[in-house]
Amino acid sequence: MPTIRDVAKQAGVAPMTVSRVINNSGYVSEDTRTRVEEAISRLGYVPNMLGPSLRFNQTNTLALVLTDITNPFWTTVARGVEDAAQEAGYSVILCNTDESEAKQDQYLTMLLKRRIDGILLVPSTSTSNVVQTIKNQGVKVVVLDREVNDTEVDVVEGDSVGGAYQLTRYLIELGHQHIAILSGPQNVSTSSQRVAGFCRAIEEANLSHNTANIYWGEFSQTLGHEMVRRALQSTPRPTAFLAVNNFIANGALQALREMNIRVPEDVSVVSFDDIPVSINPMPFLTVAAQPAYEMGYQATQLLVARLVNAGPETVQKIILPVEILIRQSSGEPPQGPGNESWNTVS
Amino acid sequence: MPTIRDVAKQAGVAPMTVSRVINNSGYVSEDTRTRVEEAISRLGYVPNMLGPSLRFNQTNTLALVLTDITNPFWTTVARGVEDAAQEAGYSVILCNTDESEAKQDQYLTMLLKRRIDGILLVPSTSTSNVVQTIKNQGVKVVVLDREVNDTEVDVVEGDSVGGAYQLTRYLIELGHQHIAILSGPQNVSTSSQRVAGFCRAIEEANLSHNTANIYWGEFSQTLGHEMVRRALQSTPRPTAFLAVNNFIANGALQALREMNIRVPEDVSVVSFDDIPVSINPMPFLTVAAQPAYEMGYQATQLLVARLVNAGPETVQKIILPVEILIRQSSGEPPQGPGNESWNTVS
DNA sequence: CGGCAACATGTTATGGGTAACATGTTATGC
DNA sequence: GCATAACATGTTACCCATAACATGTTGCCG
Repeated sequence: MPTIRDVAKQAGVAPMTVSRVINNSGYVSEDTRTRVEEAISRLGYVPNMLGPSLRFNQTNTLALVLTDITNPFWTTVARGVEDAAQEAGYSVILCNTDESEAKQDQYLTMLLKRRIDGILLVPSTSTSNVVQTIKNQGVKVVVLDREVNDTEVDVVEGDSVGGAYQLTRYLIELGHQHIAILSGPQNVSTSSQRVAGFCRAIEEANLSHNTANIYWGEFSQTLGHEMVRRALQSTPRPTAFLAVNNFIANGALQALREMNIRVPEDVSVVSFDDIPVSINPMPFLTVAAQPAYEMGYQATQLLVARLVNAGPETVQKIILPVEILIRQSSGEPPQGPGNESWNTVS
Repeated sequence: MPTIRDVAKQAGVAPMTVSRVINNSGYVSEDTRTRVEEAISRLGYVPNMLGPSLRFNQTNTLALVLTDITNPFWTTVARGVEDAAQEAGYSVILCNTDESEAKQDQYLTMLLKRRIDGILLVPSTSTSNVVQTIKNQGVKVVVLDREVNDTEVDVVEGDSVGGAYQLTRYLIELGHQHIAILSGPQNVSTSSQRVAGFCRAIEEANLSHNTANIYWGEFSQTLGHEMVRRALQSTPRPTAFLAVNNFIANGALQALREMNIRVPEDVSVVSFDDIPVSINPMPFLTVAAQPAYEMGYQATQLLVARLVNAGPETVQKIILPVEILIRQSSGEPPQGPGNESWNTVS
C-alpha cells in the first residue's frame, strides 16, 4: 500500500507538497500539481486518515448507540442519523444494546478507545451515569429519545407526555372508562413520561385513577402479550389499551387474537410509534407517531454543531411533537354486558 | 486526555510495562500490576486504539455498505452483521447507497481512507468493478445478496432462482395461466436471477412464455405501483403477480387497492422477503422468505475468517435456501368472465 | 533597483501504543 | 556453584500525514 512518501518520490517532490495537492491547501504550481496527480493515480494512492486522526485526535466518526436496530422506529432514526452525519462528513458506527446496561458499557469503552468524536446515545436506563463518564473523556454526547438524571446534556426526544395524554383523551372521548396502559421499564423516561401523560388525562376526566391500570414491563412483544393477559383478569376489565411502543402493541394484538377478542369491537388498542407505509401498506393501529427520521437528523446536526463548537450556547432539550393517527384499532367501547361474549372465551 | 506515558509516570514504570498490564502480555510482577492499575483508574486512562491502528494498519473495523437500512430485509441483515462483528471484536460502519453507484463510490473511497479491515458489500450494480478496486487496496470483501461479474469474490446470497421458481410453480399449481413478474433493475443479479427462475417454471409448465410478462423497474414502492398498472392493461390480463422484493409488493398491493381489485379473490400477489412478525404481527403476503439474519451473520463470519487468514481456501459462493410461506395473498384464479367485475372499475 | 508581497517548495517534529531488542534479576537443575 | 531458563522491566524505532516553520524564487510597486 503506497504512502504519501511513495507518491512524493514518484513525483520528485516532498511529501508536504503531495499533501498540499491532496488537500488543496497552500501554494502548488500547476506543473507540480499535475505531476503529483499523475503519481497518485499511477500508484493508486489513497490517503491514510489514521495519521492525522492520531495527530489531531479527530476521527470524524460518530457512534449511534441504540437498543435494537430491528425496531422500525430505530431504523428510521438511524437513517436520519446516517444522512445528517454523511452530509457533515462523519461516519457512523452502529451499536445495539438490547436495553442491556452491560452491553451498553461494553460498547462505550470500545468507542472511547476508538476516539470517536461524538455519541448519539439512547441510554438503556435513565438512572446511570454513562453520560458523565463519556463527557469526562472529552467526547460529546447527544441523548436521543430518553432523558437521563443528573447530567446537563443535550436531548432530542418525542413528546411522550403530550402523546400519551392525547391518546388517552381520545380514548376517553370515545367513551372508554377503563383504560390500561402497557408500559416499559419504570426507569426509562419514555415509559414513565407516557404513564404520566396517561395519568393526567385520566385524572382530568375524573375517572377512577387506579394504579392497577398501569402495567410496567419491557419494550417487547412478549411483555405486551403478557401484560394484556394480566390486565384482562382485573376488574373492572379494561376496554382499551394504550401500548407504550410498537412491540408492546404487537404483543397485545397477538394476545387478543389468541383469545378471540375483536379489535376494535371488543377492545380498542392504541400505541406509540408508527410503522412506515413502505413496510406496512395497510396500517391498522391508531398511534402517536413520533418523527423518527427528524429525531435522528436533528440530534446529529446538534452533535455536529457541538463538535465544531458552534450551535446554541445553552444545553438543549428538543421535544418534537407527535402526530395522532386515528385508524381501525380503536373505537367506542362495547355497550352493555351483551357484547362481552368473549368473556367466556379466554 | 491522559496517555500511556502519563500512566507510566504515575506508576513509576515505563510505558511498555503499562502496555503489558493492559494487554495481559509478557511478565509483570503482581506489585507493579497493582500500581499500574491504580494509576490507570486514578487518571481515568482509556487506551487510544489509533496508535496501534496506524502502526499495524489494522483498525478492527468493518463496513456494511447496503442500499437502504430502512428496508426491514436489510435491517435484519444489518443486525446479523453487527452481532457477528461484535462477537469477533469488530465495529461496523453503516453506509446507505440508495442503489446509487455515485453514493457507493463516495462511501467506498471514504472507507478506504479509514483503512477499514473489510467490507460487506451489497453492490448497487452487478456490472461495475468496485470489488476489484477494493481488493487492490488490500481490503477484504464479501459480497452480500447480489453477484458481481468478472471478479473472484466471496458471495453470500439467498436462492433467488430457486425461490422464484418455487413461487411461480406454486401459482401455476393453483391454476394461474397468466402470471407477471414485477422485477427490479436488469443489471442487479437478484432481479435477473428471479426472472430466470420465473421463466424456468413458466417454460416447464408449457405456458405461453411471453416477455411481455416481465416488468423491469426498481426496488421501490413507486415502481411496484406503476408496473402493476401497466401490467393490468396488457392482454391477456395477468391473474397473478410475483413481486421481486417487499417494496415492489407493497406498491403493487397499494395500486390494486386503489383500483378496488381484491387480493386474492381477483388477483394473487406473491413476493420475495418477509417482514418479521415483531413488525407485522398479521402477515398477509405469500412470500419466499430469505434468511436475512443468517445472511448477514454468515457473511460477516466469513469476512472475519478471511481477515485472520483462516476459513476455506477457495472462493465461496454460499447460497442460502429460501422458505416459501403461504398466506392470504394468493389463491386460485377467478373462474370465468363473471368474476371479473373489476374490469370496469379500473 | 530595493524591498516586500505573493508564490513555491522543503524540513522537522508530533501524536500513542507496542514489536523487537536489550538488560538485569531471580530461580532451577545438575 | 555455575549455566540456563524464567521472570521483570526498560529503550528505541516505527506507522502516516501535516502544522509550523524555514528557505528560496518571482513579480510588482514606488
